[in-house]
Amino acid sequence: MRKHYPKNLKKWQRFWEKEKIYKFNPQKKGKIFSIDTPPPTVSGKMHLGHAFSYTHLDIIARYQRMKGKNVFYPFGTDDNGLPTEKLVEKENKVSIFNMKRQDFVKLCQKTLKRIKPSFVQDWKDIGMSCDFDLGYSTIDKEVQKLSQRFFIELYEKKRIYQKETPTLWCPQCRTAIAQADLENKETETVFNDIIFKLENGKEILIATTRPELLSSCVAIFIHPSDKRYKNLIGKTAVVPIFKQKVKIYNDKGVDPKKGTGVVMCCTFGDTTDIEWYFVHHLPLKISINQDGTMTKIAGPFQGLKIKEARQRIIEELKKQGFIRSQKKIKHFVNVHERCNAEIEILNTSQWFIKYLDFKKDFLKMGRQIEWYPDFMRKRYENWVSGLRWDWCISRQRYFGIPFPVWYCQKCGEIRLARISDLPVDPLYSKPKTRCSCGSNRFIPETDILDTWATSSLTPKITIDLVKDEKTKKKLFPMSLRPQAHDIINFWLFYTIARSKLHFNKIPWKEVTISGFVLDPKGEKMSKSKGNVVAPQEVIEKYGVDVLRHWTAKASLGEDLRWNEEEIKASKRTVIKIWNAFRFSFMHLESFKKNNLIISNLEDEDRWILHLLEMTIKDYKVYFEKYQFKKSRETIDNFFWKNFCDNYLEIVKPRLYNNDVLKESKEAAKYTLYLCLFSIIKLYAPFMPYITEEVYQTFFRRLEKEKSIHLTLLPTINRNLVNPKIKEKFDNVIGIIGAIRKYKSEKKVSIRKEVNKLFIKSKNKEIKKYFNLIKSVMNIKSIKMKDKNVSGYFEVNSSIKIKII
RNA sequence: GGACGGUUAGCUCAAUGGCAGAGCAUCGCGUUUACAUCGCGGAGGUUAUAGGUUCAAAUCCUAUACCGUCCACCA
Repeated sequence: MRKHYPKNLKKWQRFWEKEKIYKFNPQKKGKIFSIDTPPPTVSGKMHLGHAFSYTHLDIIARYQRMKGKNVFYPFGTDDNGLPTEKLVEKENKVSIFNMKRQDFVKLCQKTLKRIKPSFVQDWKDIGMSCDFDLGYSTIDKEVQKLSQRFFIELYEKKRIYQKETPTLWCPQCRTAIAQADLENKETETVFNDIIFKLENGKEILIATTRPELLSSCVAIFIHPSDKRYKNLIGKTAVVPIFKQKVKIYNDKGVDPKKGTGVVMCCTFGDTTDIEWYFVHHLPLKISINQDGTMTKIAGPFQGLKIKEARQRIIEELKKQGFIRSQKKIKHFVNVHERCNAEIEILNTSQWFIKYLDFKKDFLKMGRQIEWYPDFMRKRYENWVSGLRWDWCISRQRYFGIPFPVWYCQKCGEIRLARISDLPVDPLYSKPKTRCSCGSNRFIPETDILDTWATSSLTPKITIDLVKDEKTKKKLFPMSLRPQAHDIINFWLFYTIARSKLHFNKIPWKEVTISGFVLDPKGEKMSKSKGNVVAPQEVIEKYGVDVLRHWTAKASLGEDLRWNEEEIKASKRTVIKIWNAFRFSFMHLESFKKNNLIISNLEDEDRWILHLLEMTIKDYKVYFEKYQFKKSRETIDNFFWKNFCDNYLEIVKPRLYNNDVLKESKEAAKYTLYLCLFSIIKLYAPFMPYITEEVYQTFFRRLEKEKSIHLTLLPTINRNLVNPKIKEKFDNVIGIIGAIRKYKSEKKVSIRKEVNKLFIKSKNKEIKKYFNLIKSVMNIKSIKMKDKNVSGYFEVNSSIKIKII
């Protein structure tokens, strides 16, 4: 038998794939457990955060499978839209703005083809037990078809509209974005007090961080009850440099304490400007282009980038004496989460999904779903309550799912593709019939769909991979949506929103949210900080099972700090498993599985089997609430403390000694087998590789399933639950512990023979275990004592011992 | 400014009103026929602070402080 811990465990991955161990079989009996697996965005490599949250998910999936559920567990990748484009630009060192659309799209496809296989392999390597045959990519033809069909459906339901309106805009990526794509960034900037002159020559001061927007200034606002400026309402002021005349209005939206209490309104600096623009029917003056340069109305500053223009305009203001004072401040600005560029609000024509009127329904649906942990629901509610924009789904980019839309060149009417023609790319195809105006010339829509507009359909995408209609119905709503907390506002919310819009049903019954992996100081891991730990290296150094066992140190919703000492502890557990099984099976070589004869069991067998039953019970109770951290603790504790440290030590004399009755020896072996098989099963969701190795090496000849991962978790055997034995036997464990302590304090070896042991206790039942204690602790004679003798060790309140 | 989570041993975390525990680290001991990647043992606590409820509070209530996350503010 191999002595050393087996190294080549990766072979089991091939075994599972070849034998289709994780294949979803619609015909299989048992309740279906369907999982809306997150499709990772294809990037260079899987990072540790992925390994962490996907392992959590996989632990749950494996538990459900071993409980006998028919697990529907697909695996897809998200590979279109802005994130993919950014990756392709970086990988190939190109810019989308210097390339032809066609060439860029081809490059995207080529790059994906190159990097995707090894990217997906990372997921297989962490032991994901998905049915990889239920695979998809969000750019697949079938998915395009579905996404476009759903677009048309919503359009026909009047849930989609196109509108020219102030839109969140990323000048770096040169596209519209959605509210969810925003992030906050603290930046240092200069607050400028700028002098505006009134027509009567008087001056007012306006504080602004964005003087480059002066040419867009269309009005000035003050608070109606601000006494300082009361007489200014209705007057006209002149904008410095650009000299346009603007009216002074009052509005309660002004905060008199901020800046000078006088605000300029530009189209558009922020969301308040949009509000004022509509409420006060202000003119539109656009000074920023879609590429982040200044427009014609910026006059001499035309063509400059925003920040350059700001600098130059400040200089000019100073020169002309319009700046009273300046101070540096730190404030938060909205940036695009994909590129960190400060966003603008531009008036553009975009496609929107109308859903703000459904806020209450979204909240209601959130309450119909079970959240693990429950408090994550609050984050969702917080986000839904704060929604202010309809969902902008159009992106002015190249690589993604096209809108199935054309416009009539003559009358401008919108023409949608026919469902039967999907998927279409309007750039390369045309409507088959004329427009109602008679024209047959059409202009294609060139925008692409927001990537979330497709990934929010994963429940439908994955269920459609199954062909059998009866099964499909059983799969929806899905059982579980697992994900990390960073995309509650994105993927989770959008999926609920789409489910409301299309099906008016919750998409899943339960949601589990994992946290993040942090560096040892508790900070986020990032390349720029240089504190990134690569999961591939961890796996290389310690093994997958170790990484997986470690990730279960965190509960759902909790962050976990990277700690190599803890990884080493998990490594020890894996090695301990191997050694414990190797040792045990030395004594089980000729073991045959007959019926267990309970009357043959010794008390130590009954004791460990009782503890085993309790372990199985607790393990399952915790898992049912997705508290796999506690399930892990439960099995770890049973395995190390009860089984290895105590039971194996206690049972050794019986296994080695040939004088022992045959029945007793058989009972010991049976107990061993029962414990071992249970232990390996309880560990299997956490450590799929080593448990498979152990199963194939030791159990396969006696068990019928071809993989440990096809076995069922042990069920409670009531005949083995025996609290009375536990009570009695805890005294034995206590006495053994006291003798160990004695030997440790006397600085002698545990094996060293003890001459005499006196036990003082009213409980005479302990006598029954004298022989056991003798053989385990190497003691010559044990006697009960009634008289008080000095120098006793107290084992517990009822037992004292003295060793001579 | 709003919402949420947290603060317990050196570190990471348990303990759902009833004797504050575990793993790691530390220290001491031990060649014990599965495992030195091991075993046994010791030390280590005013449970963030201040009040309150209770026979009893880490746990419930109130307030404060600090840490973290999300959102809002962006003149």
